[in-house]
Amino acid sequence: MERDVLAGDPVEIAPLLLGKILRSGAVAARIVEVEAYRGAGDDASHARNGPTRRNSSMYAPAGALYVYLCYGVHHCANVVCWPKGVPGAVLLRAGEPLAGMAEMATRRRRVAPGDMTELCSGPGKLCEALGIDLDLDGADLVTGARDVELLDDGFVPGSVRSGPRIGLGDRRASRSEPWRFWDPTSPHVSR
DNA sequence: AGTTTGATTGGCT
DNA sequence: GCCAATCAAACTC
Repeated sequence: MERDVLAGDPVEIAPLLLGKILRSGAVAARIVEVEAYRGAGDDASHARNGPTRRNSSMYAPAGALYVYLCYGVHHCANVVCWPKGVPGAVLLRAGEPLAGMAEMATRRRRVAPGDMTELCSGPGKLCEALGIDLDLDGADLVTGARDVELLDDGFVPGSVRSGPRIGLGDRRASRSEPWRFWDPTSPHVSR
């Protein structure tokens, strides 16, 4: 993917990422569900209070990968947006397995063999299946220099739906903003 | 310095 | 439906 396509408002970029391919090593998935986090003005964003050790890669140029540890247990992957210095990102919530399914199943060892919809149907699952962890935080998805990249094969989802983001605390003022986007025809969307 | 919360998942009641 | 796992940040003394 080209960098300038990603260097804008995460709310506008997020639906454009549906149908794109995230590849890590020999494993790849087509993105079917995302959420936009706008940065400083978004009270649900990790960058709402400025830079911290965890969120520093959100301040990298568009196209960087932002990986963080969620609940101290799972990893979540984001595509950084906006130009360098302006925080904002799109959370990759779910994908359809395209390549390396055997490797995915090995990493997602609790999943029954042949159960394709359990491999990548959630942000933590997607990272586990693709082998994405904190080592890849800050990797450039445009150049793919660290063997993770975003690819565009021209596929466009037949339909896109939007709604409130998932898992936000009750006190977040932005909890009802419709910044989650998904392909309603995909069986790989998170529940 | 100690406590609570959170962009989740899987297992158990 | 409820709960534990487990760590960084934000809160509250």
